[in-house]
Amino acid sequence: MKGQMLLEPAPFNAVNRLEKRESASDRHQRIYEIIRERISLLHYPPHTVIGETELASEFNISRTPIRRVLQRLHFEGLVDIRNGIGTVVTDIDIKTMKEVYDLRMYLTELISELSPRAITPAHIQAMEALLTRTRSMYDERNSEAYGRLCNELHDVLISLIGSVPLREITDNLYYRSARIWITFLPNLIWNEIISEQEIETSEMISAMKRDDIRGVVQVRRLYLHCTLTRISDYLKGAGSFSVSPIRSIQSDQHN
Amino acid sequence: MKGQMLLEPAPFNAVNRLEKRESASDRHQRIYEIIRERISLLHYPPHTVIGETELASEFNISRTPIRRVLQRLHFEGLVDIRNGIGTVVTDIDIKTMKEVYDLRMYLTELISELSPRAITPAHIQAMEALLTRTRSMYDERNSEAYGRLCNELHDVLISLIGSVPLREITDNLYYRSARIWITFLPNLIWNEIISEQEIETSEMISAMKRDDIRGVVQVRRLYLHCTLTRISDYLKGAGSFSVSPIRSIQSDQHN
DNA sequence: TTTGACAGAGCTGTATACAAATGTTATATG
DNA sequence: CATATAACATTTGTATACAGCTCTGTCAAA
Repeated sequence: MKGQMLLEPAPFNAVNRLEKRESASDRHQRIYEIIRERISLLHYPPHTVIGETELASEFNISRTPIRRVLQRLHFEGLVDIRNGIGTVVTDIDIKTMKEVYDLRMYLTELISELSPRAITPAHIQAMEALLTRTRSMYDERNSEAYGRLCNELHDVLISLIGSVPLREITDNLYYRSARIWITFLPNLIWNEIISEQEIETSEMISAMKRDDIRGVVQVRRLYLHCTLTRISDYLKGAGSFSVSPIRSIQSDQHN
Repeated sequence: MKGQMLLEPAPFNAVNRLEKRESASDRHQRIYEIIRERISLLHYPPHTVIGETELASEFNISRTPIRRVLQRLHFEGLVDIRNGIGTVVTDIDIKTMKEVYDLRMYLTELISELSPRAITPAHIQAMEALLTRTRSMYDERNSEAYGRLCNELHDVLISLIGSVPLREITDNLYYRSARIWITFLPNLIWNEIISEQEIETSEMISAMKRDDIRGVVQVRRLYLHCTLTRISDYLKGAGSFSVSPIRSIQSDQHN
């Protein structure tokens, strides 16, 4: 059910005494990925005030290591830290969004030119699992499940990037813009979204099976282009200024 | 209220109260740029242990804001923070260096395609000043002055980049690799370096004067290609594994 | 002489008290 | 009533004491 054969973070319980004590660096990385995922899945939608004390009590640590995580997210453009106010999740203006998408399109093509990694059966297997999950998502709108799907598809793609700096940049730009796409989903037709996702995934699998990484990234580039066009068209039609059309999201906080 | 300005003595102290109090964000940016410049100019060569307490006493602040700066430099790959050891300036292996240079070459070409800024007379003027300084540097080896020259040339170039994320990435990749180039200078012929620098700068000015930003970035790309080739050839000839030959120069110390 | 343990120095990591900044609310005043 | 002002609550920023980690030098034992 899980395609975690490519990654092994195992982020689960905060208090884990079964193994050796978690190093400071590992704990930082774990909490960083947790909060980044919450932002990308709109569990913390734009303009949300996160709050250092709140997170510190949740993870049973002091503010100091939490601040380190939030400052990293700030350097990467995902949150804005304001003295006296709090740490707020950033929104994104239209101009910056287009810049990020244009850049992502060019960098995606670079993947096939800058020492790509070999496509392994594990990659294809992970993609086929994602395809199956995609096909089960018709007719029932579930933005969070779709967001997880996109994140895991992204994980497979960046595992094909051999160049370390290109991989880091691609990862950063993805999380800088991914949540904006999820924000737009309520304004679009659900089955169309899933249909395009299914086509993209299946075409990627076809390219992978003939060991054509250039084809893989071309599919990805086309998908990015369609996404950008879709968002631009909606904004032009609605004449909206803010990029986040939904302000109130059901914040069902479990635990 | 304004009378205090006249009572202030010479600003030899790091704390300067002549204007409004510097905000936390501005001070962070100021110290960040200072330390980044020291790393790029080899004032802190690779493997140098910087030390938080040392910097804290230098800037008359506590370790906390210093740690924020060092962690940012760590996220950007310029230093490595090791518990129990200290904060050490990173070296770079051959593979990563080639990856960074390849990426820089591609991204440089992107500048002319992704909404470049208009070339103004101020740009040309700044470049001509750099050209004059370059011509005055023949026959006298001065790596630090040359490093400053490269940094300021880089400043002019990124000011031509309209896309904000592309500008940030280009800036980061420059500082990730620039100090490595400076490290190699002692092994090369000085006047050849300055000559190439003069040619690059003058050709950029020519392209700027005919408002040809595509020509500007092509010159830059060619320069990067030559630099990478030069470093690769040296490493192949010397058969050296480490990228920092400066260490072996004065390695005849016996303790 | 060699080897192992161990204590010490020095560094970063963490927790915490307090300072500074900001938005809100109550209150005095025209 | 409207408005300016001051007090307050909440948040991030800073300083600092202490804990944990790593290397190194010393000394004793094989």
